[in-house]
Amino acid sequence: MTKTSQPELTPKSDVPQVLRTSLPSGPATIRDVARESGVSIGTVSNVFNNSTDSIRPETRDRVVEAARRLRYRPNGVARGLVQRRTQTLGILFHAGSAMAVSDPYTSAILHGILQGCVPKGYSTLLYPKSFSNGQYDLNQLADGRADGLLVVAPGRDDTAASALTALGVPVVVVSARQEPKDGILSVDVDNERGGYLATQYLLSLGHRRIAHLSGDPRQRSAYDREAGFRAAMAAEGVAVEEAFVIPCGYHGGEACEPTNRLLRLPHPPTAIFCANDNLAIGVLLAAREAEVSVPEKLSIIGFDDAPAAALITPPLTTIRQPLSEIGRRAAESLIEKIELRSEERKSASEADGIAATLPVVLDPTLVVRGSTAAPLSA
Amino acid sequence: MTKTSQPELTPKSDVPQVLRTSLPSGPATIRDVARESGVSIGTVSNVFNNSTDSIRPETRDRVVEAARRLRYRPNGVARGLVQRRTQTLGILFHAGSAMAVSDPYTSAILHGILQGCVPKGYSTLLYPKSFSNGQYDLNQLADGRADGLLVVAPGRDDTAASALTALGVPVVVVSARQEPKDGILSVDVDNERGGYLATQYLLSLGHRRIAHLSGDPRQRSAYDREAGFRAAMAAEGVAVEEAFVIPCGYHGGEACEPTNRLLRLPHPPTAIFCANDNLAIGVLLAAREAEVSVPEKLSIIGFDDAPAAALITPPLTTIRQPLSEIGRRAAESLIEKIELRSEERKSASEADGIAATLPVVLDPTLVVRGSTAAPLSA
DNA sequence: CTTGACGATTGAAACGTTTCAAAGTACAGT
DNA sequence: ACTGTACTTTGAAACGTTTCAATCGTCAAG
Repeated sequence: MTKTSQPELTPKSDVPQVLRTSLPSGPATIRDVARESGVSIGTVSNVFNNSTDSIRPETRDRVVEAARRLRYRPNGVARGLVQRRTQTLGILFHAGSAMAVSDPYTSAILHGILQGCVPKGYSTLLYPKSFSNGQYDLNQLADGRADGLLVVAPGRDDTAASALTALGVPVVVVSARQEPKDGILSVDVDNERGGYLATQYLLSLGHRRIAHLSGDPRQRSAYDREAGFRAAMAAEGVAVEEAFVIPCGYHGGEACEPTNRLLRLPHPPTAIFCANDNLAIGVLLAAREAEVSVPEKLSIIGFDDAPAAALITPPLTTIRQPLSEIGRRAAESLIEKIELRSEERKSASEADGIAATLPVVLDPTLVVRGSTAAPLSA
Repeated sequence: MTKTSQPELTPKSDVPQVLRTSLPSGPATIRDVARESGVSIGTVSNVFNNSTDSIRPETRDRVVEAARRLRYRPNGVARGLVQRRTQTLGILFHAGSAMAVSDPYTSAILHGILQGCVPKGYSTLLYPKSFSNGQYDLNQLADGRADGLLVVAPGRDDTAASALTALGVPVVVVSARQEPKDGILSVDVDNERGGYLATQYLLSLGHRRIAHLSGDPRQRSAYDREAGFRAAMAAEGVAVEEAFVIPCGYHGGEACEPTNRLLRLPHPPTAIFCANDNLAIGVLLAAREAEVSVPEKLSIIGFDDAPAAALITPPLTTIRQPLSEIGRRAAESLIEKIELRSEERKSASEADGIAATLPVVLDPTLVVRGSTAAPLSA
């Protein structure tokens, strides 16, 4: 480090040029652009990001031009490392053989999530629970490649959301209500109200012998929908025939056997409220098979308003969930949470107490189509 | 830089300890684990990755234990930076209002992609083309956060795949055939053969007045399916009535008006081959509206075998595309390409000539259901 | 006692950015 | 000529890993 008193006409030339022999080794880096345009690395960085910093127009042009020549594109990974932010949301979802992204339910939520992410400039990283064993690797989920996680439709015993939260990763649960005390934000439809609406509608048509095929007992939604069913029955003073309440799941195949059983009963139900559209379609198919006409002899109502519901004959009366709104709201909430937290980090406020968090609960709506009618006997 | 000749008994203590005051600032790093377990950073790294390096069992235990205590999880972003690999595939796909991830077509492909990625330990980054303007930002796509890109169903004028390739990013095109000379690998169904199969089947039923609603002219698949249609007609020596070949698109709504037009013709077609199931369903609905019975007075055949095809009444005869296999094969090919390239990098072989690349073309299959029958007149 | 060899560990140099205090520069005001 | 101010630019320190040449012990062989 000897200071030369002579004016440095070629100030760069005494810097050891060994650093980089400009081999075409991989994409150009910010360093290449800096050298090419004769400015410092920091300036190049400012040109690309810091619209607040003032840069001489001529300098800016020179840098931009050099970047263009070198086909420079900023490396997002490096940026992510220094900023400790990747502008990415992780999505943890079921991907077994039955429930996958190709499932209309999951994909509608995903669509909503995307709608929430894209406008805010966030990308989306998919974490399908392993196809084979349904497992996930917490370390991978929380490895810093996503700024936060959306946990889609976790079962009641699924610990992912709380484990992630404990690790300090922002989390929002999508499509499964959390208790306020858990301190985990969730966005879901009001399942109980949905069950209530469906049942109330059947009652209003005059049905009294109403069956319920309930959903996957591992999901809280199944309980809530059943609770809505029971509440509506009770409100109308109609006793629930326990043999009519059959635990199933959310897959269409699970509806067949119970339907046959119900239809063969001496006093079969005149209507069936199914915990989702898959089941309802299963019932429809089974009824068709058994030559029980729908809706004349049997009314069927589903839940979800899946695309197929409108297409099948007769078109299915159902409870619509605003799935893509659920996804969108969840994504927006998570982004808000992430950005709020990174604000907090700059200031030193350390009050991250696990405050009670109210779940966001969206309204379901009744969609009347052709699979429901007044009972014959009425 | 003065050399001390005294033996350094406490070599660590003269290093400025200002570096890190072990504030609980964020997640533990590899450095914390190293300090906690009294080994060097390199050793910790070896414990977690380098199963080939030899580590004393006792040391390993100590490190693992410290990591557990500190809740250490390796930072994937930092790892990605140094390895220049993220084990992630990017997926570029349409996300307009009509074609979205909730579209059964897109989501089936996505499902296949996931099936290809998960077993190889790859994650998946979603790049929906902007909801508003269908645009994408090349710089973002190629910012190093994905090791390669899957371009789903690009239009014929879509330059993303070639632009990305020019940038040195491994690319595989999914569901749109590329010419061998472009040097871009693609995986798609044999659309021409599909069109041929559909038409041949209608011909075999005795139909002669066959219409074709063709797909989105921006997609090559639309041309190929139409070519198959024409080839089958020609093979049977049946002249194509040009008024029966109507350019539409891939959305169901586009089928309604053309169908009505066709049905009002003095000599209407007895069968319609639709470029996809959306159109076929549109035709079905329009025919139902016009009280033209299917399949008695009009046979309809679709393309895709979307989930709704089997559900609608009458169930749709269609050409099945192995969508999830397409996705899976594409993902596997891309991963292979990526890993092959990073092998090459270690050795110095620089022979990355743009060799002609044969597209992978999968077989479609005819699925006969209820929407087709022999024509009445026959 | 010396040498080699081998297994285990270390230390420092990347990886490509952002960030920010500090230094430069130019120019108007005195 | 001197000072203050506003605008630009710089330089170096992170960010949290992996990688790999070099070092350190230890022990068997000579």
